[in-house]
Amino acid sequence: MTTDPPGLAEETASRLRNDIIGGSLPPGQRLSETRLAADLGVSRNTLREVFRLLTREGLLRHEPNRGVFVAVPSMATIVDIYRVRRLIEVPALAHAWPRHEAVALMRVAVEKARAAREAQDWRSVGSANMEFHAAIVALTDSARLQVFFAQIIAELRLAFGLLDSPERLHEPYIDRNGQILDLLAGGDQARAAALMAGYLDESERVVLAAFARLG
Amino acid sequence: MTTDPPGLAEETASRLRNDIIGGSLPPGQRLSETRLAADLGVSRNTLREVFRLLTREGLLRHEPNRGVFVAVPSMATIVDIYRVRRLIEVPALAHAWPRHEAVALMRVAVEKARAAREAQDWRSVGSANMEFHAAIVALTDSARLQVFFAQIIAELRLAFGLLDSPERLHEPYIDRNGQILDLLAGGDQARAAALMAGYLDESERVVLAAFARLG
DNA sequence: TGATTGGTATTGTTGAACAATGGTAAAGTT
DNA sequence: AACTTTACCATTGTTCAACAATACCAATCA
Repeated sequence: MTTDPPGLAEETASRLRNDIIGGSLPPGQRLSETRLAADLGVSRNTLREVFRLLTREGLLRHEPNRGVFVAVPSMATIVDIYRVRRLIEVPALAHAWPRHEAVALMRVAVEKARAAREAQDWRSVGSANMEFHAAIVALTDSARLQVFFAQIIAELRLAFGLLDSPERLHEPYIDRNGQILDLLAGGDQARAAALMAGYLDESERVVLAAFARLG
Repeated sequence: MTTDPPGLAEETASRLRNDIIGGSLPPGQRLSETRLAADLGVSRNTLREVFRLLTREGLLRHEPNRGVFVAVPSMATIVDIYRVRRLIEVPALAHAWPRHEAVALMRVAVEKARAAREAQDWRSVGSANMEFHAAIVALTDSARLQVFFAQIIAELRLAFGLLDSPERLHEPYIDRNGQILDLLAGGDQARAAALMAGYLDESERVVLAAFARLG
């Protein structure tokens, strides 16, 4: 089962997604169909298909007859995202099988994050942290949940892009991820889940505070 | 916050979605771009945007260079869907505020289901039951979760379309929905959640058994 | 100053075109 | 007869050009 040929639309969507999450296209930015199509080297029709994709993922906002804009996360967005994360991630850990193959993915993510910390590469630390949480959702063995969660993660990273001081945002959680991993691998799912719940509460507080400081 | 003018693509997507869920387009059916575009009275380009929409929702399957087909639910699909439902609906009830406005929606859904039972209209009973579960998810106050769950529901209804004997599929749950509603409204979230968990387990068993009988 | 009007750029949608791909049936081969 | 090859044909993937409808903006007028 080799991966299908991506198709120009999907490929372009990936490219644009990275531009958005990477911050090269700031939230609120208007995306002109003709100009962006030219820049990306695709036709307007194809770009419109891409727009539908990313709009549904929550990365773009579409205003009829006015155009598409890079979504601007609000505090309501943050609150909603963390609500979803709590609802999904905590039970995922609580009911996890400690020898599930996704545990290996969690371990890889933790190690990536620690290596990136050595290099003071906070953006990569953020990526690795997100990978860790995606691995937690993989514990559920639900394809649909994993796809949904990937979207949530993309939206959250978009929000993080608005904030500065990425160190304060990511560094404190690297070792906590390690603790959660150790607890789960050791068979103590309950405590792993509890730790995650506290983790999410604190992270939400920090992010909301940073948002409030932006006005 | 009034609803945006739907746009031809969204409108067409709705129409096609109903055709799929309503069974007029059977699972596995191939959808020719040119012919369907003519039937629906839209251009091929617009129809392709619709296809992207519904593919992402899980109602269509896209095979590169071969076309799009109405998705054929498998037992794996059913298992995954019920996994998601358990993970979302049970905690939604467990943590619900008994005077949440969505409780009224739950009540409306139960009454609709009972009225449809009077009329022996089992398709409508199914719709009302799904409305009930959507209302439960609304208890979470999470916009993202509600959108996600709507997709899950659509996929499940597609699967139900494959099965006959809609009475056995829906009738037993009408009054249980009523009990869950009463428990929640009475402030006993824990027992409401427990009842829902059993409900989902049994429903999954019934659906899987019906599927197995199809081969 | 504030409202009206008109021009202009952009989106929404269509239709046509062509290359690339996949399926099919006819032709040829063993 | 059964199998492979080939040639054809319908369909998808993608682009381009066109036009109506809409929204933005600036100039005009009360």
